[in-house]
Amino acid sequence: MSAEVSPGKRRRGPSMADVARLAGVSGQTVSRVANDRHNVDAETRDRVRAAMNQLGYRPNSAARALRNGEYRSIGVIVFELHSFGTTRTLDAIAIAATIRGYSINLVPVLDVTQSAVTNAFGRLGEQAVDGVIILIEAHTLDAAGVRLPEGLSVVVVDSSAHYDYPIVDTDQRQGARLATEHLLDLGHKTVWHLGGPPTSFAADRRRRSWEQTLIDHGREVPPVYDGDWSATSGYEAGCRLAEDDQVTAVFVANDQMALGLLRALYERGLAVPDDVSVVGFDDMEEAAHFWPPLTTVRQTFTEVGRQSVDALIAEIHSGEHHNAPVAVPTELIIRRSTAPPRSV
Amino acid sequence: MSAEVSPGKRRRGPSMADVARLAGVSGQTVSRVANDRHNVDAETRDRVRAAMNQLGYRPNSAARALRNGEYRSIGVIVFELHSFGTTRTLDAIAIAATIRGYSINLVPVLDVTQSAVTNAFGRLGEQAVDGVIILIEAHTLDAAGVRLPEGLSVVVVDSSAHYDYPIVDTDQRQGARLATEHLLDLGHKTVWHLGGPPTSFAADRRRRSWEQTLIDHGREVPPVYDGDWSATSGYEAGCRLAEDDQVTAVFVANDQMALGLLRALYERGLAVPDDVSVVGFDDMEEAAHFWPPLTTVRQTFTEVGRQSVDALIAEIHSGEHHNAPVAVPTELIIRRSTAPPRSV
DNA sequence: CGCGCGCATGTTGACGTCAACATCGACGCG
DNA sequence: CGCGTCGATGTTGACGTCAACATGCGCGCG
Repeated sequence: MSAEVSPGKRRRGPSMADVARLAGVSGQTVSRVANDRHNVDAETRDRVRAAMNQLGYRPNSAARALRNGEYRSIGVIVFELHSFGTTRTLDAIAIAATIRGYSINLVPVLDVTQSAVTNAFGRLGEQAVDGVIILIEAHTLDAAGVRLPEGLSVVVVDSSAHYDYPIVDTDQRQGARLATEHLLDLGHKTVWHLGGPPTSFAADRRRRSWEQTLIDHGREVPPVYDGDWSATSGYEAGCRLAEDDQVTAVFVANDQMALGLLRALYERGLAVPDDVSVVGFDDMEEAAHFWPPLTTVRQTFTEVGRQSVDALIAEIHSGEHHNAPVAVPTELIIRRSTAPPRSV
Repeated sequence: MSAEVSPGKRRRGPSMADVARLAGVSGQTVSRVANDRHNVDAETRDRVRAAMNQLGYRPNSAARALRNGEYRSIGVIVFELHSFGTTRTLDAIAIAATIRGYSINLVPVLDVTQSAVTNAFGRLGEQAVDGVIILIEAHTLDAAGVRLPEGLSVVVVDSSAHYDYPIVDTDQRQGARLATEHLLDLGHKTVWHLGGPPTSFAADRRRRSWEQTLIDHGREVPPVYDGDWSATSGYEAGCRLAEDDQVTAVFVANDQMALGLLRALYERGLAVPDDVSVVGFDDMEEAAHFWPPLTTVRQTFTEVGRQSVDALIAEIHSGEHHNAPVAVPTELIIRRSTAPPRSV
C-alpha cells in the first residue's frame, strides 16, 4: 500500500524552490506563506498552499536554524530516568517547552564519573540547542567541576546555592517543615529522619530543615539514617530503625524509601501508624496504595518544569540571567500512615 | 568570576572562518581538523586545535546538518511519562542513541485526542530528525488514523501487528505464559486476570496469551477484570475480585495494578500468598518491596530500547524497512507473593 | 635533469531559508 | 495629469560547513 519509492538515491525532500516552481512564484513568496506573513495575496497563498500539499513540503529546520541563528530547542541533561521526580520533571519540561514552541533535546549522562559528565557537556556544545536545563543532582556536577560551553544559557533544577546559574526547584525547606510539624502536632515527642544520599542537595535541604524544625520546637534531634532514594536502601535503614523502640515517627526523604521502610516495619511486626508513623516525600502515584496509604509531601513537578523552561527562555532572549532562585511550594497530603503515638 | 560579556549584541559563536584566520589556515583545513581527517600535517593540526580552544569554537550543527542532509537525531514521540515501562524504554533509547552518535528529540503528545496526535506528527515534520520512534500505545495511533510525513523512517515500540512500520517490543506472549504457568504449576486450579486497558495492544497480547495458556492446559477461563495500568484501577478491580472466594491466583498485567490489588486484598483480610497468589508484570524497582515482595515478569527495557534504535538506524541508512517484528524475551522473577493454594 | 606522483593545503560553490532591498502596478489626491 | 504611497512580489546575498576540484611543493627515479 505504500511503495512509491523512487529508485533513485535522492532522499532529500522538496525545498522552497520546488514549491515555488510548481506554484509559479518566487521562493520568497513561499517563505512568506510558510511563515504566515500577511502581505500575500489570498489567491496566491492558496496556490502556494496547494503546491506545498501536493509536494509534501516541509520546511528544513537546519536551514532555518542556520539562517536565523536560533534553534528553538532546549537541551535537557539527565542521568538515569529512574527517579520519580526526575521523570516527572522531564515530562513537565517537555510539555512546557512544546507549548512555547521549543523542542527538547534529551542528553543522557551515561554515568556520573567526571569524564562522562564532561563528555556530555562537550557533546552538548555541538548540539543544536539554544539553552540547557540540568536535571542531574548538582553535587555531582560540582565535584566534576566542569564548565559548560560559554555563551549557552543554563538553568539548574536543584537546590544548590553554589551556582552562577539560575535555579528552580521545589521548596524543600517548606516541605520538610510541613512533614515534621505534622508529626509533632500529632503528639510525637520527636521525629526520626531517613534521608537521601549525601551527594544530593535536595536531600541535604530536607535534612537541614527537618533538623531546624525540631530545634525550633525544642525537641531532641535523633541521629540520621541515610539511604540512596531506592526502596532497597529504605528497607535496609528500616531494619535498623525498627530495632530502636524509641522511634514513633519517621520523616522519610522520598516515597520509594518510605515503601522499603514500611516493609521493614511489617517484617518486624511493627504496625503503621499505631506503633510508628511515617511521612514520605514526592507523592508518587503509588503512594496512595501503599499499605497503609502514605502520608506524604506533594511536589508540583508541573510547576517546576514550567518555571525552569520559562527561566531558560527568558535567559536565552535577554542574554543575561536573574539569579534569584525559584522555590515551588509543596502540599502535605495526609493519608493513613500517620496517627498520634500509641497511648501516651 | 564570569562576566566578559561584550556589550555588543552579537551572540553567535566563532565560526570556522574565525578559527582559520587565527590559525593562519583556510577554513577547509579547520574543517579537516574538526572532523579528524588524517591528511593534515601534525604541526598544522596542533595550531588549529589551539586556535579552536582559544576561541571556544564549536561546530555549528545546523550548518553541518544542512550541508550533509542528515541531522543525526532521532525523534521520540511519547504521551506522558507516567508509566514505568515508557520511562524505562525512553531512558534505554536515549542511551543507545547517544552511543551511536545520535541525539534524541523528545516530542510529547499533549493528549491522545486525534487532533493532538496529528498535531504532534505535524510538528515532527518540521523537526530536525532523521527518523522517529513511537512510544505511545498504538491503538490510539490507529484510531487517530494519522499518517506520518512521508520519507521519514519510523519504528513503533508496541505489539500491534497492524503496522507497516517495523515493530520492537517485549515478548508479551511469552511473558504472560510464564506467569500463568507458574501459578498453574503451583497447583492452582485456574488463574484470574486483571488486565490493562482495552486500548493497549500490549494489554491485549497479555490477556490473549493468558487465555490461551489456560486453554492449552484444559482449564476454565474466568472472566477478565480490566484496569488502566494505575494502582488505583488495580485497587478497584481488587475490591471486586476479593468478593469471589473462588479466586486463589491472579495474574496482573502490570506491577502498579498489582500494588492496588494487594492493598484491596489486605483491606478485605485476605492473605497473600496464603489465600491468594499474585503475579505482576514489569518488575519495577519497588516490586521487590511490596508487601509481600511481588513475583513478577521482568521486562528488559534496555534491550527493547537498544533494538528499536538499531532498527531505526538501519532503516534510516537503507531507506527501506524489514518488517519482521522483534520480540524481546522476559524472565520470571519469583518472590513471595505466590505459593501453592491453601490446603487443596 | 625532468617528469610524475603523492601529500598538504587552498578555492569554489551549494545545501535551504529569509531579511533587506528592489521593482512594479494601482490608486488617491492636489 | 503627475507624483507619492502602499501592497504584492521578485532578486540578492549570507548564515557555516564540507565535498569536489584546484594548486603547489618535494621527492624519487629513469
